[in-house]
Amino acid sequence: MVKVSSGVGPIPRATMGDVAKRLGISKAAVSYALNGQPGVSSETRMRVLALAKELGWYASSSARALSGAETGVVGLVLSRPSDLLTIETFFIHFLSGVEKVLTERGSSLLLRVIGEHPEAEINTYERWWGERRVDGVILVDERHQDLRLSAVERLGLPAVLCGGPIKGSSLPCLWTDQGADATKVMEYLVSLGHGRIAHVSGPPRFVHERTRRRGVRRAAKTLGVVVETHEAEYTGSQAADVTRRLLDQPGPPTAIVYASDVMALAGLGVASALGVPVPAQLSVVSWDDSYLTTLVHPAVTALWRDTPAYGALAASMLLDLVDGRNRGRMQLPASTLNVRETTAPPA
Amino acid sequence: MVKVSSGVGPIPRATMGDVAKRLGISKAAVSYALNGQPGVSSETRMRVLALAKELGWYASSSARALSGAETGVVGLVLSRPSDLLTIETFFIHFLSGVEKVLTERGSSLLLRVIGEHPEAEINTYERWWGERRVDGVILVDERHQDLRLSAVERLGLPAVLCGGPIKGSSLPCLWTDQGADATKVMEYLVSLGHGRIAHVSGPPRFVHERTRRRGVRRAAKTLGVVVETHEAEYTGSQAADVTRRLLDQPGPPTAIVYASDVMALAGLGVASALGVPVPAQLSVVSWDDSYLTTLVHPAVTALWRDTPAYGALAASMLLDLVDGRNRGRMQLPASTLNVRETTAPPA
DNA sequence: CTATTCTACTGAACCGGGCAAGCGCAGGGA
DNA sequence: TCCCTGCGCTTGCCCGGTTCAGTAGAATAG
Repeated sequence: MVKVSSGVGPIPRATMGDVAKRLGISKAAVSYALNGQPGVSSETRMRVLALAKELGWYASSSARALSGAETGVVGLVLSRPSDLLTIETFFIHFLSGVEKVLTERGSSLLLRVIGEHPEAEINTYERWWGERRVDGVILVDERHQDLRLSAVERLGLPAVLCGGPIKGSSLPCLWTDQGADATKVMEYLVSLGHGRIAHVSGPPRFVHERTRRRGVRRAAKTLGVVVETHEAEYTGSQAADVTRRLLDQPGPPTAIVYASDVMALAGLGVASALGVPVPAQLSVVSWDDSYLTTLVHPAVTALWRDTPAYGALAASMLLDLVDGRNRGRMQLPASTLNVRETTAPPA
Repeated sequence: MVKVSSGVGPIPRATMGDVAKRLGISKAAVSYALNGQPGVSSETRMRVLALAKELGWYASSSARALSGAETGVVGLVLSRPSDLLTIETFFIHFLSGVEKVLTERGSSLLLRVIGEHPEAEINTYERWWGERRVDGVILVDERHQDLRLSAVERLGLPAVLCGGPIKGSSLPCLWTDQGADATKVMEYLVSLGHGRIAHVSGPPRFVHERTRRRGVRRAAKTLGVVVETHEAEYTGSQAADVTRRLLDQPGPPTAIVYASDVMALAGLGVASALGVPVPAQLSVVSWDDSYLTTLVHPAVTALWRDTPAYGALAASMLLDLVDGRNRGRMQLPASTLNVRETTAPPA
């Protein structure tokens, strides 16, 4: 045990044995007293609790975990290139929701940020589970043909998938109805009078992007309008490139739906640079909402969902699973369309 | 031990005892072999390593930690209201740097996100240390009269402070030279010809905001110009309010320096809404740089520092401290001023 | 040919809790 | 008086590693 070499000596950390010795009773009695179990008189219990408090005793998490209990730690791997990661306000909102529930229920979060290497992520789960470091994990960013699902099932590692629903698996999962969201956006734009609409989506390796794309196509068909989907990474520069191409072509779209707030902002920047007035000549919608959309002028119309609640639900489903209660598949409430200043009838 | 109730049974996790039994040797021999210690023949070592790999053996972190070793976990508490947290791209950049070093050196990060309650943060450290959950912690956001410093010293909890330098303490710390940065910004603005400059700072409970303010005042005096500092929380709306007040007054400033990128963006939004052209009539500088500053049009002139490197250094200093090497006080390289489109000579 | 050293191992204690089994003693019923 | 029950506590083993103190046998030295 290495100690910080500060002037004041560190407090020696008390053990149950110390408490027992000081009171002249056995370790077991102390254990029963501290855990609220029967087997000790209430007088002894009081004395134990008082002394434990005085000594600043905490149960060693390692010792607890070693004797079969849970670790009280939940793992989360963020597997995106770090420059993309910074772009997503989604995660930090999500994390704050996760944290809230974990804190309430006495757990903590082991976080790992890695580049986008699916094997590295699966390796992390293997290690964490092998080392008994976590009780379970939250899987975010469902991918097309996601290898992580079979990996956690093979390991027997309790996990909750943010995505789905998945067939033929008892893994609990929770998801947003992207199809309903797509319909909501498309109906709104069509009601304004738009007929040439572009959809700048994120990369199709993410399942939710595929689902959105399908939803958009289906809604367009139903509504009798034309929609083109263009794929881009979740970066401002890629979104800007796509936007430039869209606006430079003859017969440009009158409305563009972007997969994220950052992409929408980049699109706005391009429109402004090209002298295309928003919303007079171009309407812009963002599929994700955040403080960014109201920070800029004009403020961006966006689909909003309660991301902290999403994280909170994921965490609570995982803790329940660890406790032996599989809550199965849960669908989140549909998003709300926050209409702001970037949408209007076409010129 | 609760198991996920999936169709396939979970892999039983092998222990050193299993390996020993299967090879007909003692646990101790297995331990020596796996840890690269002398005391076993290379032939036995090979057989142990091969079997361990085959069985998918990992050392139980709890058992390791229990027998005196470190836990391999570093703690970090983010203590800001969650709505402010989302605003700061700083943290996620910082975290990615921290993670990089921790991963390289085989540690992981225990993250806790709490509201701004200093006692809650200190409680967390007490618990973590008492429960032997972490080897050390990284303290971010140095506050005025920071109670956390004495708390970690009292506990003997290894810690690194992002801030300082602090007198009369051997706590390792690392900081940016805010004074030099202030001078850099002010000299640049004055060289453009600005004489009425406003500084919209963050809340003074953060030491770095006080240092910046002092630096700005000092530079202004040296350069013979007038600077007013206005305090605001790190939110877009507060920055917007201050900006409106500044621009509405008679003889408004010709340049505004904002404490963060988000605040600068909010300021830009207000200027745009009020019809004040940037940079023709107002120059804008952000004290923090991020992808946001280049996303908008016009792109924002900003002070840039390598935040991931900051996090990486903090993590490596902490791991060194845990290993018994106190690297003392370290100053980070000065920031670079990225001149973009929001600064020009005053009208 | 013995004395010493070294190699390659084994056995057991230990870390700090959890928990099953056992044990002495008091009180109650027959 | 004896038996039974149950309270309140103790003993002791378990979890899965680490580590120290041996020890048998082979190699080397004198």
